Amino acid sequence: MSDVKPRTRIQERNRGSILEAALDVFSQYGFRGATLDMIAESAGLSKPNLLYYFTSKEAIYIELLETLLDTWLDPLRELDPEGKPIDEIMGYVRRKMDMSRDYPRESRLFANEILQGAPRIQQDLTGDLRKLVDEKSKVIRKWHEQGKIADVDPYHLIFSIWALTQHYADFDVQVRAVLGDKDPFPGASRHLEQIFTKLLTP
Amino acid sequence: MSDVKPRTRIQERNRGSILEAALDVFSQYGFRGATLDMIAESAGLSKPNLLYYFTSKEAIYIELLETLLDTWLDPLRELDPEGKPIDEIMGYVRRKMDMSRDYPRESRLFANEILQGAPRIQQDLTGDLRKLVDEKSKVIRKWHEQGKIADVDPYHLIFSIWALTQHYADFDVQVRAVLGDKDPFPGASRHLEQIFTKLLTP
DNA sequence: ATAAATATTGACCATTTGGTCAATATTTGG
DNA sequence: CCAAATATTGACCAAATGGTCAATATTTAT
Repeated sequence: MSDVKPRTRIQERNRGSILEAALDVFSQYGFRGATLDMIAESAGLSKPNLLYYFTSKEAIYIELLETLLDTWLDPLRELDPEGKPIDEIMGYVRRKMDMSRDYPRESRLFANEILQGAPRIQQDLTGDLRKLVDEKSKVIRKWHEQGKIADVDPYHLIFSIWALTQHYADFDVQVRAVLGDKDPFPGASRHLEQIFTKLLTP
Repeated sequence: MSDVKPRTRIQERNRGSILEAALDVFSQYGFRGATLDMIAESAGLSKPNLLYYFTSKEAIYIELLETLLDTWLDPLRELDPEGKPIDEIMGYVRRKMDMSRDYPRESRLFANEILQGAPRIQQDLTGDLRKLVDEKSKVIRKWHEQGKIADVDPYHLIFSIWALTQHYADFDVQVRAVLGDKDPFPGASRHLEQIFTKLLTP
């Protein structure tokens, strides 16, 4: 079963630059709009060389998505049923906001895939993602029943955390066009803090 | 100056089907990912015939974007400085939510353009859009100074309205994957009502 | 040092794509 | 009804694109 060949140093490095370059390109143009030439150019490798490390354009994209989806859900996984309810939810908001600030390309890649109808991750959405959200929603509902937080629809609460945090990554150019180029994130964080504190306080 | 040739009935109809088809295709795949063949197929016209009505792929896209941006901002334009502050803002939220429900493709087209760095509408963003947002932000700020609404950053308030409403159009497949196929909009509307009421009430 | 394993590439291919154009068909106004 | 205006299309083109492959270069382990 374990026929996983160990990677050489060169493989490690080159697969790394390819995925890095692919993230740049795919997150901007989506799967169909991206080309192998763009990725090769950005990675500093020849096109045939790309295809020495990955079997196809789609293989690169899939690999990116798979690793992404997992790390993307981590902040929600950390939400601790035993913690203090409002702190836990605010912590989740903060972690998601940090991801938008620090990994905007990943956010955009994901947004692109969803916009296109999620043809390559639909089953992850109805599988892992849904399961996790169901589970955490139960926790949130229980917190409300215990009177620890206000009466909020847990699903839409989670959606609104996604929407508000990812907006600052996905619509970055728009936000900056409006605010003139000063960093939007400090203000954004304060605003989300305010929204969710008011929303959740019973 | 007025060399605008009146359109024949056939032109009216065919330009219409082309723009309709293009909206379908561009909103899903973005500018680069869409092809004239897809649009032609969806419009029920031959490719050369498309190019009889529009000079290029880009011309179709531009025309879509231009008309879109205008109608997209209408709900904000309607925000009346003389109205009752909370009602006015809640009315804006509702109008935006209706647009997400009734015109999801338009929302996705816009999202796609922004994700790609807004190469074709950057100047509209720093121009008309920014001007409008600046103006309405002043109104909102004044409302706060008059003690009519809570202390909220007007810019981030507007961003959060965009983020929360458009999320239900742009991330529709994700929302439905989580909720199982029941209509998300009634719950979403109630949730936004709750969020913004709590946020704005002084 | 050398042979085997790994990495790289130029040249090439079939398909897709945006766009052109001359020829043909259809509609319209008098 | 008929000529002028409008609409439609098949055939075509050059460039872009995803991918292949045999030949060559480089690295690695002994």
